[in-house]
Amino acid sequence: MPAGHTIRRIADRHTDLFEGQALRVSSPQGRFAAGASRLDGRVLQQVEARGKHLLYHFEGRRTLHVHLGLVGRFQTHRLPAPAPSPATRLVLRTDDAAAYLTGPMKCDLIDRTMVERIVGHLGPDPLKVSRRPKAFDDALAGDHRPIGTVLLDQGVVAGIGNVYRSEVLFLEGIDPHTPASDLTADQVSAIWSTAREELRRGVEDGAIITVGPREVGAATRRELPAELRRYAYKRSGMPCHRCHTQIRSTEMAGRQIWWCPECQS
DNA sequence: GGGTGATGCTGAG
DNA sequence: TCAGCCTCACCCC
Repeated sequence: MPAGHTIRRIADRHTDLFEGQALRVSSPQGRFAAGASRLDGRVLQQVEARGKHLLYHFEGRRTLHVHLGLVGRFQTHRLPAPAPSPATRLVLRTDDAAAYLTGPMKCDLIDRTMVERIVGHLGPDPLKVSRRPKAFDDALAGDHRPIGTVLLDQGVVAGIGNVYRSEVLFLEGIDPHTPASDLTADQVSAIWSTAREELRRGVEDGAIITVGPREVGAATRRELPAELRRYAYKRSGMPCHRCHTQIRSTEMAGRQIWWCPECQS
């Protein structure tokens, strides 16, 4: 679920439904009961997506920090909504809408210092910053780790997940084993702009569809069946959409990565 | 219907 | 280093 595009979609939806309103906040599960009672009745001033983090800034300098982790999920409903399950960590509610949060890795009330610490540990977010920051170029130039590892480091670039790292490197024809510091200026620039473009498209589609539809004989991205939506991710042993070489996979940064040894060499 | 791994990451040990 | 979050999609029976 949660690469940067998912987080941005949630932030946009919650901005529409909740921003500027006093919210009823509760925790049916109980694990966020103390935090919920401190937010209950306060006006939500701003919802912010930063990489894979959600920040809900309430009046009184109180911020709710949510990170979905692997299994976390936000369900948002116009009222009437079904009752939240007893496992629901957090409920945000107005007279018109409700959002239910289950299974998050993080759901905490934090202060300004903590907000700055979280944001300070994140690299630039391609969905937030249009021009490629110098910090990104510098980080890659000084990093000898494989680019496949570096792209998952949220301190280098925020919001890219395991699907996007495989797909962006495929689209740019870059072998994931290449040390980041060996990339040319053009390759660094292309990685940023492709990551930004694909993340933006992910926000639009609500799904990660990187394959150009005409390349595989479809008219629109939405028409593509699941197995044709990506070039490399989870396609181990299957033929590359472009050159028919078998897609390979290996572990990198503790997780599987997929690439085409012919197109990315 | 049951088992399992994953679009992540933290914090206990 | 690894359990944990406790959901969902996919596979196998």
